Amino acid sequence: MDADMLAGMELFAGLPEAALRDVRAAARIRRLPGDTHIFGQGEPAAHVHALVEGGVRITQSGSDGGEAVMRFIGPGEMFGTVALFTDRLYPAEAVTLGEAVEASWGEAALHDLIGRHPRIALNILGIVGRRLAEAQERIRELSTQRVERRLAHSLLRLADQAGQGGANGTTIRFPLTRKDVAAVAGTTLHTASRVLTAWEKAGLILTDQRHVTLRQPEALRRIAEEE
Amino acid sequence: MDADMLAGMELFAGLPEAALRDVRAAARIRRLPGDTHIFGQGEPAAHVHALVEGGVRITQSGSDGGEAVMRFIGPGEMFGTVALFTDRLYPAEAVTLGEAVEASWGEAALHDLIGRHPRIALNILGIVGRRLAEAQERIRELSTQRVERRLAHSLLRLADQAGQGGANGTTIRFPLTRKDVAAVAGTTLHTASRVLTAWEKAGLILTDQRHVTLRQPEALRRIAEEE
DNA sequence: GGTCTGGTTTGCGCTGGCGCAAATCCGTAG
DNA sequence: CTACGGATTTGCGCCAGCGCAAACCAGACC
Repeated sequence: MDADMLAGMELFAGLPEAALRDVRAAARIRRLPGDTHIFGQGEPAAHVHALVEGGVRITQSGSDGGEAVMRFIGPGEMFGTVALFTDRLYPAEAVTLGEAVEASWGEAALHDLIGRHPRIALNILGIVGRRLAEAQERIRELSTQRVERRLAHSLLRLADQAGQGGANGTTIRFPLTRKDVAAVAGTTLHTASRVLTAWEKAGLILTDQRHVTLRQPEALRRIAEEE
Repeated sequence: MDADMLAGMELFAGLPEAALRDVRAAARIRRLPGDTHIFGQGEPAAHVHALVEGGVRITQSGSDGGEAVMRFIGPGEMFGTVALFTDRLYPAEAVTLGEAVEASWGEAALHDLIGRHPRIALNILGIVGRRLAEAQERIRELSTQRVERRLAHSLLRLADQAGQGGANGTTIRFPLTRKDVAAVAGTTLHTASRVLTAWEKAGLILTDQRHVTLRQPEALRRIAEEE
């Protein structure tokens, strides 16, 4: 099962079977309870991580209290990788949302793997590039759009990234508090709560035990795109 | 002169002399007048670019009118690179600020170079990683800080990136309109104008022919950091 | 059952900064 | 010199959404 998982990850896409054996051999797999602190902002980076199951929240906080969610990691995604190629300090904090299964590789092992399979470096470059593009899109949204649109966009992005199709719509696969949603859309807990509750009453979404389901994605898309 | 320049760029850092010869041989160097459109958002990416002299503004615009400046490129920096490793479409638009000298490499040439000198891929990864970290910092700022602080931060970042030390302080090496400053700090032309004018009257900064000089960086830093 | 903790909802007042509009300044072209 | 266009400054009114505060709800623990 992890065997398939690893082979399916973008990080190791296009590698021959022999290489995947190397990868599997070097991996450490761990099952983590909810709210586990995987690494903290500013700590020296010694591993690269990938998520097999569950969800992880990546948060950055400033010297003042300000916190923002940089990203939620879903199954199959890597995280904590960039640090190994820059100043070797994690730029943000990673915490599990609910129970999760994580794979990780030591720095030496990773560089060894890259040395033998340069394709991995290109894969990472593709992933990081896409995340940069996404970050820039968020910057534009934060600069020019108002809260409702940003919230709608955030939900759609999450559904797109970690959505589980179901009878009543798409459910986001990991639990999210209102605070989480607020921090990813760049607003306050209170405003996020107001808007989401309104949407819930209107039947656009549904939240059950921290789990958000988009019942009318088209309506949300309309809000997100609307002039 | 370009010879030294290329060797000094982070993109080609750590390469042996022989490799630099390859790089130089494959480069196309162009002198561009001000306001030249180098590439547009959504266009297929065929080259990777680096700036030898002058400044370039990278702007992203949404389907609505919203525009935000993603970055200013100073001498020695590369740009338009990420596209070649993701969907092969430029995610933003690049325009020269004032006259500039640009070097570029075709896609085939770049991949060829990387094949022969894998170190280049790692260099790119470092650069892109750092930009991602910077983008995330901006996201946090936009989410949690108010306009004054963001403006101060933006100026400091620019000075840090493309500052020219002088008698009266640090001057940013390329011309910036109020609109540019507004778009990089995520506010409107009007608000940016008000704040900058106030700072100018207070002697914190000085603008002459679109060129901004920080006369009291410490004061700005205090504004940027202040509780 | 009672209590405690963490999340959520909701009301209310205040304000940062946006939007509109007008005036001004400056560089360039005629 | 004059006219014109782009950039900048500035005044004014308004409102989205933040901040504070209080109430509410649900699950966990005793």
